[in-house]
Amino acid sequence: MKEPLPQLGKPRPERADAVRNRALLLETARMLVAERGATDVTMDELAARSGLGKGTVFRRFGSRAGIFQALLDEEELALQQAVMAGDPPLGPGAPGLERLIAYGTARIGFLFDNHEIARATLDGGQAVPAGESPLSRMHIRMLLGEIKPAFGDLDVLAAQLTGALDGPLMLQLPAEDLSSVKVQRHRQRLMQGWTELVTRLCASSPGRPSEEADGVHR
Amino acid sequence: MKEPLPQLGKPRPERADAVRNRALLLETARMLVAERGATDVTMDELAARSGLGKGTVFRRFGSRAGIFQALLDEEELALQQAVMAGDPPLGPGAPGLERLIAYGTARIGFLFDNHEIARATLDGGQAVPAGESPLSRMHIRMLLGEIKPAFGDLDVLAAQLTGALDGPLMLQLPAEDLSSVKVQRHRQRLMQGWTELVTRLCASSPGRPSEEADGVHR
DNA sequence: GACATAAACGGACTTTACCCCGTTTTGTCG
DNA sequence: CGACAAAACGGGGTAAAGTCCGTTTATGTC
Repeated sequence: MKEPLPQLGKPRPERADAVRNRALLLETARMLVAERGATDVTMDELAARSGLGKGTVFRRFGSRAGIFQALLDEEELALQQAVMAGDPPLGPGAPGLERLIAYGTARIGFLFDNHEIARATLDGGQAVPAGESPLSRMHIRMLLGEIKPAFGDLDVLAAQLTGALDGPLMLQLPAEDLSSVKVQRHRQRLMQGWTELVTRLCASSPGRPSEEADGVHR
Repeated sequence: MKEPLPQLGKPRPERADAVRNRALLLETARMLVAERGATDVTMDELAARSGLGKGTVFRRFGSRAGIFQALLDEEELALQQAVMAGDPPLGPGAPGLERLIAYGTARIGFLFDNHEIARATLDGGQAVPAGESPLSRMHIRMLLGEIKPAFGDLDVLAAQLTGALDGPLMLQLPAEDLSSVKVQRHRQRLMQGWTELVTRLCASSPGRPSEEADGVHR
């Protein structure tokens, strides 16, 4: 049997050696990143260390940024699965707002943990910017649809919240030592900020639970 | 007299020819961007068309991305001045929230108008990401300090709002034709979304003005 | 199992960002 | 004005990204 029809979704099943080499390249890339840092990984080196030709590297990933994109996608897989089929509050089952908080927190952690690679996906001359999983925006959009906050344009809100998550990490945080205490505290602050942000946005009624400290003035 | 003290703020006054060449290079760069698009501008070409050496180009701007950064900074100058010394609501004088709305709207417009250049400032191997004027975040931070929304960490909120402004343009919008009707509508939607976003965040009390349309269901 | 075909491979080749350093220009001071 | 130091300049050199095309290999068919 088999289906010899090149369905639109799967133009072709990708050859076995291609699959093997892609995996090999990603593994080698990860090793090189670990030992020299993402910015110092060269394509020649990657090809050589993998025992493959340079042409292969570029056919598989298109560009230098493409490799880091693939690396990041691979890392993101676990998060995606936890979101789609894991336990609440990240996975299905919890109320929308809780899931949104959990997702943002997880995404911030993810971008911190993979900061070097994430930054390396940025490339000025890219049609689709990369470094930006549309998945993130789509998931946020989906949760917003469930939460139904009083907001005119949920697509735009999703885009902006995605930017609120990714911007501080992708555009603002310099590539410094991520293990420093100061930066680790920043991570916590971002997570807390996200929680407050979406909580405030999604509360249909006022109900500010506590914290009435700030003066009435003005 | 004169002050032979190399003050910390102004290490050195930059030589006259350097100033002239910087201006010439930026002018040429703008011309090249206009005629081939930012991604197809090469440094050799820029140097040649300016009648200068390649070394000069790199000493002045440090890197390819640096040129686009400088180009963008130049464009941003007018906006900065309008913010710091122009008429309300963008300039001083209007209430904080109004200024915040005006600033976001202006920033979105700016990033749309200069999308190609802004995108070209992104470079994965940059210590400080560029493409991100700290000015933007600082201004937002300042306005938040004035508005005093009930929020734990205004520095973080400023970072996230900056991301909400820049992310959709810098990370999500593909480099397509910006004159298309669809994209122009997107511009409007982002501006409207920003207005709603910050209004909602900064409203100390609920006061949802209208739009109670959406069903109670869940 | 041999054949046909499309896909994948390799590595030399081309292009381009970026560096280096000997030479030239600018600005200052006597 | 002449000399000196500091900065800027030029353009050939280096290395890394990305392309091309002749060769090899996987896969489905008879």
